[in-house]
Amino acid sequence: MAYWLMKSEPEVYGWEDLLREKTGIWDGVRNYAARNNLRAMKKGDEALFYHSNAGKMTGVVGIMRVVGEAEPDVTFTEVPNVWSVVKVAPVRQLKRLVTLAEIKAEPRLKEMELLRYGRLSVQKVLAEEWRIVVAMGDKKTG
DNA sequence: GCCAACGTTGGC
DNA sequence: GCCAACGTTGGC
Repeated sequence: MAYWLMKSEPEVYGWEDLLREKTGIWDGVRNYAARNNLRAMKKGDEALFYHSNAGKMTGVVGIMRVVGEAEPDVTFTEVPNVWSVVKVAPVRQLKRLVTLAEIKAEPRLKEMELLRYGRLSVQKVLAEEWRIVVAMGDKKTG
């Protein structure tokens, strides 16, 4: 099973929206590197839901699962349609937000794509990085 | 709102 | 194929 991190601006589509919908279509990706990651996702993979562009609230809020593999993005209407979506469902919310500032401050996370290639909206996360971020989010403090 | 770090487009 | 100009993302 692989791990991922997927960004969305909460004002556009946030964790709360995914909770309400139960199953979300991750559409609107318009970057080839991000799209290739979408296409590499398999059912059962897990992804961190990251709120981007959210001021102090920027960071990882929850865990979701890939429940449907890549399909054409119908929000793109040109031919050929080169963009893809996946289906995701919430697994659980972390006990608290893991902010970008904390991730930056954690030496074991300094190789994360989130820090190395900040603008990529769909990223791969190593199992080790996953474990660390989730542990941070499940601790009440620190 | 600014701007760095990209990615994309198009002239040549 | 190169690269300048432009557009976008997203942190601050």
